[in-house]
Amino acid sequence: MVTSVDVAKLAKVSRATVSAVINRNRYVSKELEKRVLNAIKKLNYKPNAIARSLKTKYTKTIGLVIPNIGSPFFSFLVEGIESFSNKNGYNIILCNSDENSEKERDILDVLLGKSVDGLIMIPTGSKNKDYIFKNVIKSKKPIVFLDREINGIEADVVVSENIVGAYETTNFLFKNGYKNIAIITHSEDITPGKKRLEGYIKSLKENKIEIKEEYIKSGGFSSKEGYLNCEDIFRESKIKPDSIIVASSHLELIGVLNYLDDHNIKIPKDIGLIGFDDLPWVRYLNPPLTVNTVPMFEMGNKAAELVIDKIESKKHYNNKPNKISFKRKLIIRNSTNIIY
Amino acid sequence: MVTSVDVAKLAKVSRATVSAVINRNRYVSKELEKRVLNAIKKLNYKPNAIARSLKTKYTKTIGLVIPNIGSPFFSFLVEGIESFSNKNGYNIILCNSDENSEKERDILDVLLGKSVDGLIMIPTGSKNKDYIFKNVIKSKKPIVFLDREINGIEADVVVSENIVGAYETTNFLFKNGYKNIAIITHSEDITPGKKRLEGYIKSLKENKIEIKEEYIKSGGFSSKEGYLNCEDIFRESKIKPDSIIVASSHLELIGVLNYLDDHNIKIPKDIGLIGFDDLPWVRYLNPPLTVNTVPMFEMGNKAAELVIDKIESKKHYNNKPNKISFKRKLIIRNSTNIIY
DNA sequence: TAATAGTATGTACACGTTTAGCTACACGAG
DNA sequence: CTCGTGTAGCTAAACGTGTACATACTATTA
Repeated sequence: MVTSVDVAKLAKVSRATVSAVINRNRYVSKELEKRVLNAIKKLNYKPNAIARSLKTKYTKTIGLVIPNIGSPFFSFLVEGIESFSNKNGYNIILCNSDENSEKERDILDVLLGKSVDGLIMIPTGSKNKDYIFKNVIKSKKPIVFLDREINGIEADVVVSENIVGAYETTNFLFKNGYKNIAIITHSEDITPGKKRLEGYIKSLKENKIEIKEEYIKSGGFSSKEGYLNCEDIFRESKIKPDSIIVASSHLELIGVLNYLDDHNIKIPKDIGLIGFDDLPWVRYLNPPLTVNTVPMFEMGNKAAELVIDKIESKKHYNNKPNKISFKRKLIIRNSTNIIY
Repeated sequence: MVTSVDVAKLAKVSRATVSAVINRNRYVSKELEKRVLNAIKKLNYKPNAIARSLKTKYTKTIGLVIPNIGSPFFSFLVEGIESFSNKNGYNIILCNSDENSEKERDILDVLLGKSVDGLIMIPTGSKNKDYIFKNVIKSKKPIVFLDREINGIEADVVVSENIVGAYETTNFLFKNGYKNIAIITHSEDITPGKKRLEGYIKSLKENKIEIKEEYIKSGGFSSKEGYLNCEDIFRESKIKPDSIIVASSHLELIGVLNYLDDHNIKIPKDIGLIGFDDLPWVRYLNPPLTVNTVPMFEMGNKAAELVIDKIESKKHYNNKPNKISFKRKLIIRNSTNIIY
């Protein structure tokens, strides 16, 4: 391995001067600078980031803890995060928690041990609240929660307007004549799940529609769970739903599509369907899917901006945490009818 | 920051003993071990991975260079990579090259500077061949090329059977009566692009169908480019195609769907369509899409397995590089007809 | 009894950087 | 001539680990 010692020797200067040339943090004469740069090129010298980090305490690395990179919504968020980070000289260490809080905790342990400069997290519920408070918040390690919050933890947050989103979506169905509206969301331990349910209920109440438990299914992310949740709704309800809002994951959406397909329930003839988040392909589903959506890339970008901001300037530490909430938008396609 | 010195002091042992307890690499009496473990717990001590890496030269980190995490095919590969890596105690640093070879090179520079233990790469063409040879292969840094190869570089490779896959796909169309088969692939600088084209041409030749340049479009990944490629095919050809194989990305597939939609060309009535890679949603397209596919998660898994294998045992260095090639499968749905 | 092996722990250097603190020179102002 | 200031560069300590080597004790064996 070629080190700054080798460069210093070849350029006939001290290691301090080599360091000064690389980091441009103090005066070096043109003459010496040239000699150093030539030596660097000649030896193909690359500074060792590990050694540097040991001294400076900065790794130029952000830890990213998400439930699952295979889920397209998350992968778009990650795209935004990576893009902003890369532009600003940061790398990201990507870890999947698989919606498992023990694994999530192990991941945090490893990331903190690796001295990441900051963290972006899509937490899987709030089970690790105490751990995070003790090891992250208290030690002033910058962290941004993305898409989901943890109640009772004061930290930067980038989310979307879930209550309003679900409220408007439900209202839209009601205005088009739907009365038996079912919803499939995340479990309530996950803030978007809780809030989307809240918006849904708010709308039903305002529209004086009875709230039926058998229309509300929460929990699950996979296609299989989507299938089963949908099955449960149809099995448990005396009056079958005339519409379903799938407000959790796209995999669950696919499970629902699967169930409807298997049972020859046609969209929108037999049932109205609305999803969350406008992935590139949902407009090519059969029929094109109406969705309530949010700019995913931008959300990821913002999360990275916040965390880097915090890493690089300490002024924020005494401020109130930032809370960025992205507006949601309803994109109307053909998976619902006007049925009154 | 609490260090091993603090632990040693509290436990009244030397730092060597603390290190021995943590790494279990030499005998420590039960008595001392207990004292050390208690001190560790009491102080909430976490070994500093940076300092450890500086000494051991290992970071337990794998660098991952892919074109774009937002592309679902890649994100499934990454899911497989992350899963295997995590199980074996490795983290991954994720970097998007955006199919830009200069950016790719910068990324490699950074990753090597950060002393990743190994690399997994989906290269964006072969422009960085010399750089990779000089800085990775020659320095014996383990690397695995995934999905795409670089000609002339001897390294481990995990790919799929692209020639056979495209050959069988084209044959399938021919056997169902299609005669004017267009194809949209990656540029030829990307091995799957080259090979899929090869398989396509092989089939046409065997079936004695004229090869027409206006039916072959290569290059591009985005929806926009998919749209334009499709437009070009229709504009340039006197005899319009009766079928299209979209063998590049899903975004390009979406662009093609978009074009067909805009021009009211119905699938499969007016045109047959076959895609590559069976993402969860393609069977819910309108109509369900026939695809030629490969197990993505497993491919990612295998790539991680190979690179970790190489990192942890040096025996492979003198062996021939591993070349793993996954079989492809045609899943027939309703986006093609039998038209003879 | 002396040699040997096994047990048990500590000392001190090394990894490759950054940087505080020091020296030293040149030049213009007072 | 002295002082301050800007220029120029070096020495040496520090970051938090891992580990080679040294030390010392005990038990076994010939």
